[in-house]
Amino acid sequence: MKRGVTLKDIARKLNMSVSTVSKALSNDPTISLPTRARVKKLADEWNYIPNEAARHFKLSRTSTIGLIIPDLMDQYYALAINGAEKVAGQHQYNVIIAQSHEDPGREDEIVDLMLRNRVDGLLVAISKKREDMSVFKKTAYTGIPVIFFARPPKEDGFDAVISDNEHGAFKATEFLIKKGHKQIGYIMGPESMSVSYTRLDGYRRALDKYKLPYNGALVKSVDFTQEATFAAMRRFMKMATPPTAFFAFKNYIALDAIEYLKRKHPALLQQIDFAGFGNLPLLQYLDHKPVASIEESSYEMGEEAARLLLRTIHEEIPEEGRPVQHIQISCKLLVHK
Amino acid sequence: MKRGVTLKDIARKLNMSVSTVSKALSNDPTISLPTRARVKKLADEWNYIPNEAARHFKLSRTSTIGLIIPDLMDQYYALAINGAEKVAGQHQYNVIIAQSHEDPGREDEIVDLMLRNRVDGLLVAISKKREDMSVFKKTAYTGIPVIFFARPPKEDGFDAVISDNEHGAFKATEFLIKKGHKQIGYIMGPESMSVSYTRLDGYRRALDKYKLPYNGALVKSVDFTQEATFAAMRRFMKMATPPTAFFAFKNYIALDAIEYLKRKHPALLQQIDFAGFGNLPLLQYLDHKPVASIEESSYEMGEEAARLLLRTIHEEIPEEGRPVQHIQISCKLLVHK
DNA sequence: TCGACATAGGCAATCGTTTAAAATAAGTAA
DNA sequence: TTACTTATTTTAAACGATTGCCTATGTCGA
Repeated sequence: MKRGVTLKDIARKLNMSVSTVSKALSNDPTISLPTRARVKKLADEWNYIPNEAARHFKLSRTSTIGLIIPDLMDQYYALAINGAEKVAGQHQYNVIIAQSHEDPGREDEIVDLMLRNRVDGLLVAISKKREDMSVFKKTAYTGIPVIFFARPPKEDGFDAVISDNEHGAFKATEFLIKKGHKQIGYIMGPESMSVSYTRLDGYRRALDKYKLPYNGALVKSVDFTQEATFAAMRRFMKMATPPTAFFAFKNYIALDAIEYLKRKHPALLQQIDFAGFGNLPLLQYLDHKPVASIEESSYEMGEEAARLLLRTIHEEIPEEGRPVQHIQISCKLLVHK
Repeated sequence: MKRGVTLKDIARKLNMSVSTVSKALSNDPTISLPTRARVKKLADEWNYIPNEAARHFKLSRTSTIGLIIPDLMDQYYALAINGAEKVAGQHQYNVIIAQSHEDPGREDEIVDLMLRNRVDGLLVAISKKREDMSVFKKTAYTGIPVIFFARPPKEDGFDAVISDNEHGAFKATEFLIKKGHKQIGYIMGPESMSVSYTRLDGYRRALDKYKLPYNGALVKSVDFTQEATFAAMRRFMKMATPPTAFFAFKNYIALDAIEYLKRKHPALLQQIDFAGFGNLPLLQYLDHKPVASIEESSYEMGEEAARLLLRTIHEEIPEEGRPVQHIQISCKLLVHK
């Protein structure tokens, strides 16, 4: 492989010093215009490509932020990435992306990799199963700021940008109540995710507000498999007075629940309402779908998270005492069709 | 920000030279075991994080490959990334990802950025509108191998890994023919994409094989907007004998076409068959969908592309004369429900 | 006792770029 | 002519890690 052209090569050819060439290329005003022009011309002809590794090394700054998400296949995160990239780009920062695939071990490795690469900061949507936050504490200790987004850590004391899940759940539940439902089930997410409980709070607050009793039997936690949702629905529908509406932790769960009804109680399909959370691709092509869902603006969340991170990076370090940052992104209720 | 711990810090503390520390950490057998242990212990205690920028610089090798795709929101590419990452990981390579958002200008910038960062190779699904391949020629000239995937460049002479689009289209069309259809429309993709024509070839070959006449009026090109598909369908359905089945360039187009029928010709919905291309999320929740689609294994494509790239990177440069590599990933016909 | 040899570790150059400080050249005013 | 500016360019050190080669010390056999 041919070695690339370096500043030295250009300097030698033009009979000038390396520093002159370096300065000329970065448009340093102390270099005369004709010289700058000569240098740029040759650099162009010779197809000079600056060696970023060398620059990063010398400057001990990479202008790069690391972004860690569970899974790229989830468009929710893909959209958040776009938001973060936009903001980062506006500040001449690059973004490097890695997926944990929900594996905390892999996540640790990624953090390590990113620290070795000297990212200036980290944006993280942590994996579902993470319990031990020590990696991130260590990271913060090294002076690399970390902003969590989408998935807040269970422990607090960390900066985070998340949807206003409580209020979103409130709005979804309220919508169902206003539609006349009195018996509303909550198909809750995994107990290992704190968001499951945050949404439970919103659900309860809505019931409270409209003087409906809270009934623990109307809340069933599922993981994200279809089987789990089917099982939960089976138990729901066996109740003496089954719910007439469901608030689902996310739209995919709502779809599975609807699927269950399609198969087992097709007659009820038209009467039972669902409200879900999150995005729902192909919405317009679905014939049976939740009547409403809570849209999380993940693009905006990505933007906001990147903004907070960049602010933190450039902030004067207040030598401890900087308050923990929490930003909530409000959710929109979207009524379908 | 605290400066990170360096080899020098460790060396000073332990009263040894930097090189000893370096060698100890990389398990060099010329360093005695007790010394290695002492070094590792302190490195661990002090939370030493190697500076990759410095290593890359020194080694003039980054063990990183760049991956450029149009859009992360497209799960087709997200899956290809997973495949590529898997293979790269097996060879201790990292992958950096960037999106062109179908903008050739942005794509140029990304290539430049990646070259500056001295990636060892490039994996590219080029943007729809790219005409000028000079950036990639220049890249190849610098000795950085480029493998195209998913979207082959129109020009040839470039290494590429793509689905066997011709055969996929053949299989889809054949499926419709075997179902008894004699009048089959092809809702073709944008004329700017060479794949549109490759699939046309497969469509024609199937017609030929079953002695059906080819009729240019049964082929209409659309971009990916719903309006375009609606317009095409309108023209199709106005024909004296409209098609009784359609082969769609991709499933999303098929869904739009179905949507058109739902709205304008609901009576025909059951009689007209569709076959599409590519992935189709939420398949099981759709009540009206293509009867069959051609599954492209984008995961496998990502794997294969990464494999070819790594092979090319490590290959002895045969000083011109290396034949252009073309790998086709076969497609599966998937009958729905 | 001496040389040969193995073992463990140190020396020093190097990668490409940036940048503060010094050097040089070219005016300019006294 | 001299000293002082100002404009332009060079010098040289630094960033952190790697690695081929050299050195010091010890061991062993003859």
